[in-house]
Amino acid sequence: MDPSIAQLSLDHESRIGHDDHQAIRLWLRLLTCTNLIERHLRNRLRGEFDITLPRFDLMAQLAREPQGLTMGDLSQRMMVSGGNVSGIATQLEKEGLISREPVSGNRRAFCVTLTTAGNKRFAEMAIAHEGWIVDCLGELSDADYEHLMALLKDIKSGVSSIKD
Amino acid sequence: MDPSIAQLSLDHESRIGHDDHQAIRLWLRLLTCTNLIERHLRNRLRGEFDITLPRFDLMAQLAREPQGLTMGDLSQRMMVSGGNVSGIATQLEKEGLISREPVSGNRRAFCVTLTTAGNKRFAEMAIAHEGWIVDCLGELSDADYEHLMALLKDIKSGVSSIKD
DNA sequence: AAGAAACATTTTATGTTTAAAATATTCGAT
DNA sequence: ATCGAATATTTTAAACATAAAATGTTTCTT
Repeated sequence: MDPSIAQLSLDHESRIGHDDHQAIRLWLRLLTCTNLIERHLRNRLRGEFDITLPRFDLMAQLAREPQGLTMGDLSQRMMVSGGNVSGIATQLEKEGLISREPVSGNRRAFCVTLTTAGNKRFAEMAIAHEGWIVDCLGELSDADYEHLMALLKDIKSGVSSIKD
Repeated sequence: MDPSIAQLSLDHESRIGHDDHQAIRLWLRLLTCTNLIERHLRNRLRGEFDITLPRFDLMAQLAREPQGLTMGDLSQRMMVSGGNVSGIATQLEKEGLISREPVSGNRRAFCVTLTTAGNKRFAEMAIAHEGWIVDCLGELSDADYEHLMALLKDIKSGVSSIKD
C-alpha cells in the first residue's frame, strides 16, 4: 500500500527488531478505532441532544453515584485534571443539570449531584448512547468480545505499571 | 456485586454497572487503554523533546512523505479539521521545523515539508517514540498481536460503514 | 496552640479541537 | 467569456484540556 512505511522500519531495524514495528501498527490501529467511535458518539450527542461528550461523561459518573461525588472524585474517575472538571461542572450547573452543594464537616469539598432535570435528561441520553455503542461494537461474537476484553485488560495493567 | 469490578482502579470504567451492555464495557475499556497510552506518549514527548503530540503527529506524516503534503492531505490523514492543521502548522513553521511553499499550478494549495532541521529533529524523536510504544504494548505475544489487530480491523471497518 | 504539610478547588495561561464564516482560487457548464 | 459551484486554506468563536499558581481548609507535628 504505502512503500515508504516499509522503508522507515528498515532504518530502525538495528536498534529495535522486527516485533516493534508491529507495536506501532497496533497502537495506530487502536488509536484509529477509538477516535472513530469517539467522534461518532460526539456527533450524535451534539446532533440529537445538543450536549458535548465531556458533559455527558460527567453526568454519567453522577448517574452511577446518586449520593454524589466531589470534584476530586470526578477528576479521578474521568481521568482529567481538576481544572477541567471545574469548567465542565460550571457549564452543567449553568444549564441546571447538576448542583454543587457544600459538604458538612469539610468546607473544602463540594458534593456534586444530578438535579431532577439532570436525571431525567441523562436517562433519555443513556438509552440512545447505549444503542450507538452497540451499533459500533455489537457485531462481535461473544468469544471475540471475551478475548478482546482480556487483551485490553492486559494492556491496561501493563501501561498502568509504567512509571512516568 | 461483582468483585472484579470493585477491584478496578478509578477510571472511565468506573461508569460501568452490572446491568450495562457488554458493548459499553468494551467501549469503556478500549477508551481507557487508548487514553492511558496517549497520555504516556504526550508526557514523554513534552518532557524529553518539549513538543506536543499533535505537532509530532504532523511531523510523522511529513516524514513518511518526503515530497510533501498539502494542508488538506494532512487534515485527512491526521483525521482532524483543516482549521486544526492550520494552527499546528503555524506553530511548527515558527519553530523552523516545517516549511509551507506554494504549489505551481494551484495557488490555493501549499506544499508542506519537513525542513532539514525538522528531519533531524524528527529522526531523534521517532526512535524514542517507538520505544515508548513497545514499553506499552510489547508484552503481548505474537499470537495476541495478530488477534488484536484482526479484531480491531473488524471494529474499524464496522464503524466506518456507519453513516452519520 | 502554632506552624507546616496536605488537601480540594478555582483561576490563569497556553494549547488543542471543532464548526462555521471568510477569503481566495480553480473548474465547469453554459 | 462568464457565472456559479467546488476547492483549499485561514480566521473566528466556543469548548475542552493541561500544568501551575493561587486560595482557602483541614490535619499533623511538635
